[in-house]
Amino acid sequence: MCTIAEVSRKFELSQDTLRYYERVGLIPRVNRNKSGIRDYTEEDCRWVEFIKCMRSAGLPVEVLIEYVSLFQQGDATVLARKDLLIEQRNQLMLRIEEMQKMMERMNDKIDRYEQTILAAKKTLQKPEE
Amino acid sequence: MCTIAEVSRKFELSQDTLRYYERVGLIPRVNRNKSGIRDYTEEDCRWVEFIKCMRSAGLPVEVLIEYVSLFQQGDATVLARKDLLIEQRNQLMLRIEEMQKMMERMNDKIDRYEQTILAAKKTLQKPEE
DNA sequence: GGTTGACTTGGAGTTAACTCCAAGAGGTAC
DNA sequence: GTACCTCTTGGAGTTAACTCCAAGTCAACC
Repeated sequence: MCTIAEVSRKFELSQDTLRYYERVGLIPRVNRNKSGIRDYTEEDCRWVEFIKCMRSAGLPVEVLIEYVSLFQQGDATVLARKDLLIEQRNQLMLRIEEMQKMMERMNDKIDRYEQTILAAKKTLQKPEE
Repeated sequence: MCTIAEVSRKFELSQDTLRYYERVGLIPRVNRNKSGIRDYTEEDCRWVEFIKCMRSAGLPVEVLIEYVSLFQQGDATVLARKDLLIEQRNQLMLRIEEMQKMMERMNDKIDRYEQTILAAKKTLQKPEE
């Protein structure tokens, strides 16, 4: 289907990162052609996309390795996978809430800076006051 | 005002982390008493709280060092500080959006797992079907 | 048939952000 | 006055997550 160079371009992950992900088990092993070169299938690409997304949302590599490993063990692990996702979803939720609080705080600070700057400008315009 | 042990307990940051933050300039230098021991003022504590919050929202240490350094240079840097905050606020916003998308995706996945599990249970209950 | 370029591997190196350690000093408790 | 505890410093070590490197293979073009 496609080479590491193509997958790398498509998902904006370095070839090294892709090889690393495969090495540590973050994505299932990719098949090689007769001369030993990686040949990513559609499914491989879906994994790459999924993992990239999960990683950029901040899920630890270790947890994702666990997820992939469960996945490869088949249907018996459906419950465990669901629980893992729920746990991570909850943590994600907490982090989002924390970040939103921080956003508000930064917005307040920015507003206050804005007013300080405005006040300073006025003083400049009407120095007699 | 208070010792490193107290600040450490209050903000749940290790003493090592507090010393590290001070060492690299993440918080302004804390005064020492006559025997060389850190004596955190109220303002020091506010800095610690602020930095802890910023860090847990994911702002890089490097950026925060820059902010503290600007702060210490006085009023002339108000504009630069505001710009720095705006830039970081925007990045934070992007990260939050990305994480929210990921949350939805995880919720979908969890729902699908739930249905799989439900279906499996039904099959168990009525094996004749 | 030799050179080029993209790929392979295992392993070493890097970066950010802590975290730990050794050696030593000050204050208090017996 | 000595044992103990908490603190100090500078510097080394750790962890996660890549990122880079050297040595080698293979197909393709000239």
